[in-house]
Amino acid sequence: MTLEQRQNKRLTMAQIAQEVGVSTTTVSKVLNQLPGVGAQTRARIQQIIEQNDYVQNHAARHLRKGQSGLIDLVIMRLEGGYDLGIMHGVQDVLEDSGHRLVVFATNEDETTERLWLRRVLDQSTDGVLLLLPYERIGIANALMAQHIPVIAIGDRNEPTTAFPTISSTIWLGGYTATEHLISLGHRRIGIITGPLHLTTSRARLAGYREALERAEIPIDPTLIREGNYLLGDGIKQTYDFLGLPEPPTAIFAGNDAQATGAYQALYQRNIRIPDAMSIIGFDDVVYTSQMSPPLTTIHQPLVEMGKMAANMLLRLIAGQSLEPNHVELSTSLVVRQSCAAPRSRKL
Amino acid sequence: MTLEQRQNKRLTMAQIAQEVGVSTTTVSKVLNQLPGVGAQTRARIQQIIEQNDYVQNHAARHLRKGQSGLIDLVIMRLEGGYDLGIMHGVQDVLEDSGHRLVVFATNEDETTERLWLRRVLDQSTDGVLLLLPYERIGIANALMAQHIPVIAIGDRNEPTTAFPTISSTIWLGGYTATEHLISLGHRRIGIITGPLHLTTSRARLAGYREALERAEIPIDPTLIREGNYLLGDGIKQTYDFLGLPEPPTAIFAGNDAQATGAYQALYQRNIRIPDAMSIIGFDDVVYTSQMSPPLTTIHQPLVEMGKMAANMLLRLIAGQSLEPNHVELSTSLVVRQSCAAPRSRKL
DNA sequence: CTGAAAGCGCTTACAG
DNA sequence: CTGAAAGCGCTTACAG
Repeated sequence: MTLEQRQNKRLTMAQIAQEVGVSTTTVSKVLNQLPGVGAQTRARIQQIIEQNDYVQNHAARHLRKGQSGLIDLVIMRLEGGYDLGIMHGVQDVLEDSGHRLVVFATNEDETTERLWLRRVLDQSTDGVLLLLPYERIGIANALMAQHIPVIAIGDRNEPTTAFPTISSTIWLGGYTATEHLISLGHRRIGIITGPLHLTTSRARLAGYREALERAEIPIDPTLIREGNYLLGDGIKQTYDFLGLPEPPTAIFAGNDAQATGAYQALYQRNIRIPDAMSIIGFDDVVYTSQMSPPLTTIHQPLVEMGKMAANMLLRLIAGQSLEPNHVELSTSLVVRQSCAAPRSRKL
Repeated sequence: MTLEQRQNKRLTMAQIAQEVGVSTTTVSKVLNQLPGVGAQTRARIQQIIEQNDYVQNHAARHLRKGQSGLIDLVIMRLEGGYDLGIMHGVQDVLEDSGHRLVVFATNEDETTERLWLRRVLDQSTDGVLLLLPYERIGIANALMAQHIPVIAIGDRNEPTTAFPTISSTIWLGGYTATEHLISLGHRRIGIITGPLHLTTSRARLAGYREALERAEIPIDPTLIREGNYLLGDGIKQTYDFLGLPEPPTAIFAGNDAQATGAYQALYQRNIRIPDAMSIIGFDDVVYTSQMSPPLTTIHQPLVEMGKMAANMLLRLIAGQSLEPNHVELSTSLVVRQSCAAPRSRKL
């Protein structure tokens, strides 16, 4: 029976070895580009391998080597904004490292989350990237108890957390956004926050408050509204602002999705941006530069954060030490065309 | 040395067995809920397992069983529209089946694609879902040559293709969209197609043509523009339409991202939707109902497609036969508020 | 330069 | 009900 006749099964290294007339040791060396094989032998083996489309068995290889070649990314929900930027960064470095990326969305369901946890513990991963709000990050402990390398992305944790984190200067971003509007002459600035049980939302709000206080602008609670970081709440809260006796002249939208919602509400009411209303976003998601008008926003280095997180994880996996353990990348203001001086101030 | 002292390493089944004083056979039976273990023994083993947070070694288990527990999803580019709907569907069924989802984006780079192919062949997957345009689907053959189950999503292939496909009635969707605009009284209807080297783009265009022909409306080549399915081209081509001596009164945007672009261009020019211009999209991506005005579009059952694809793949993996091999789900018109009769027609 | 052999951590007939 | 043993397909000291 020739090899061709067994096409219904994947070949094993032993079969290749037999076909060539060498040992599996030698075949293995060729496969792994190890020295210690004669040029002729190597060539012959290589030829047979290609002829038969032989590929190694991953499970066996990794049983021996004790790694899976897999990195898990856990995320709340795939949305196509913030998350996508991070994922692109991660994919980028994993492409080189040879790891494959397993993606799992918890959908904010704790049962699903526990299910995943069991599966990962039991199916083994080389390491995991946690793209979860600080509040859900307890699973990091479960992971660490099993000695699985883990890195959290997004939230700044207390310096005492045992696992490394990647975050960006959210508070400063909130401050800068608000400060920018103030510098344009706005005094009534609305903010649509994210869910206030998230520290990242509260950080933005705190930055907003600080900027107003420094400018000695009194804080008006009616100008502070909570959103869910989705487009729909951007629309809704903007309508609410417009219904106020004295509406704001500018809105800090909390994130870009909510800014997009604000755009749509204003469009519906025929209120021009930035002439009649200034809008500033947060995140600097891919499409912001293509909005019309292009959105002024706070840039979070999402791709960089993804890359850095992946690189740190890889280092952890390789058994190298990490320092510093908590990295915070900087946010920055990207001025485009959605903010201007308030109308009353214009000459 | 107690088990606790070895915390730096993951426990093996043998260690558990020794601790309890039974054989690994018995431990394995307990772990896999197999019969043939006394209630007391079972309880004792269970207890020790939990006490030590023991988890099985995935690689070893799957080396024995010959499966990886992994499903690969290959995609051109993570964008957050079409792709996300499919992924949600896939995730949904994999959650139950116990498989994990590996995501890989080729980024339209053939080198990257080949790299992935090598990696998958060599790292083994239980099956792969191809979310690629028909043109790139050649890798399905490479996969099948290695007896890896594969399902293609999106494009309808020739009935002769050896691998199963899931698609939706694109042509009909294009026809329906155009027909809807015609029925509202439009005669100058612009279309922004996707890249015309993709069969799915051409199918929409063909549907568009057919609808016009049936209505005996001459086809004006200046009203047919090629886009790249991204927001930016929606903006650009809409501007081009507006620059025409006789602009269209309605635009079939090819997909929802391009429709969003059209919205933005029209906003910039202060042209109201649907009063001064009707827009119809394609896909019915999550956010379309929240656009303002809510977008009339052609619904593709993305989540369903993802679910069905995953289910078919699972059946293939289980060695069951599949019939029919080519499934085509239906698209449908979702009327919202972005289309109206053309102005000149209004009373 | 080459190979025999042990072993990674499981599962599964098979025997008792 | 319980266990000894073979074997999944690799890699890696070690010996020749």
